[in-house]
Amino acid sequence: MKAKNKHDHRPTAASLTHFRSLLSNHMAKKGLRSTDQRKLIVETFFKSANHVSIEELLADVRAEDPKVGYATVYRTLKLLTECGVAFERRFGDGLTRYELADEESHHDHLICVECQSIIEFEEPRIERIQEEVADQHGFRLLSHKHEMYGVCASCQAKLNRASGTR
Amino acid sequence: MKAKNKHDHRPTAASLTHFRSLLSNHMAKKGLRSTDQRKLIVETFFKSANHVSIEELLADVRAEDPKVGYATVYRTLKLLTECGVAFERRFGDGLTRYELADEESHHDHLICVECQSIIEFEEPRIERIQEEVADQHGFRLLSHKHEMYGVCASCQAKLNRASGTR
DNA sequence: TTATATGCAAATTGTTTGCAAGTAT
DNA sequence: ATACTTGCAAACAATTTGCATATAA
Repeated sequence: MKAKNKHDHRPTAASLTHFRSLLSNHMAKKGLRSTDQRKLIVETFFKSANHVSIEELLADVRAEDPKVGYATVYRTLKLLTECGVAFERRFGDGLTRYELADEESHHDHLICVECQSIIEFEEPRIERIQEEVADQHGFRLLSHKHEMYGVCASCQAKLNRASGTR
Repeated sequence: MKAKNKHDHRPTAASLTHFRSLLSNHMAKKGLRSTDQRKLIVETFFKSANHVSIEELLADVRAEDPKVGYATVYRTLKLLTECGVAFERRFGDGLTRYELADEESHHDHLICVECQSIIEFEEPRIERIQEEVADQHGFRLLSHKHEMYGVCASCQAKLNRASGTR
């Protein structure tokens, strides 16, 4: 049986089916059309690593069809965001990154301020407290963003070594 | 006795003293100079509402000295961020906002996606779990950002009313 | 005196938009 | 046929940078 550990981001076939239908629903409702570029961008996004930037995604798309433009990627990602298939994330660098809105894996991020590496974690206890807080304030909670910034183990070691050299 | 409730952001005299010394330390270490503009910008920032944008801050600064330029405000806020006096925050709109790095009030944000209003909350239980998570991954935790997006009570009411009219 | 700071304007970066030509329905 | 889409380039908005001038040390 195929193992799927919690750091594996490849979406299941079932969730892709779900996302595809979310998208085509939304498109039908709005009278939007299914074009080769859109299909290519969406499928490329589904295959992408987590937290793709527009640039990275465009590069992958152009590997398949070199004449796709920036604007189309922006427009398509905005579309995916609107219909709940993708989430926009803005970390420290000035780039917008996108991830699959996989409801199952409500993970959050631990970001190293030295090497910029991103570790994901899940904490059901925090999720529960969040709901509580939202309730207390009368909010209907839609989504959240929880980022912790720090120095990862290997950068701590590196920094210690560097200061020891002095 | 003066009450200071948890939604009052005016910093105490003591914490301002602390921030001023953080800043002058940093400046001494880097050989930076204390100019009228820097002093004015820093003091204006200390008096500002929480989550000021560069624009708002500049407007207040120019009330005092109309010929201060954008670039100086950007440069000074970057300086404050580097020496740990201010935090940069990026919410949904494309603006960077700044807040005093007040360690005591480790508040987080609940943001209404309809009216953009921001409610702050504190949750010691979440803080504790965060430390735990960071430890598990060998991270030395420096700061965090925890934002919850939803619909506030009054916007929910408004939306219900609107859909009732149909 | 001399290295840092300032204000301005120009440059950069990420993202959005207008439009003529192309294409799905 | 008739909208919707695309790619391009131009437009934008936020932020950064280069440079001549001003100023703190």
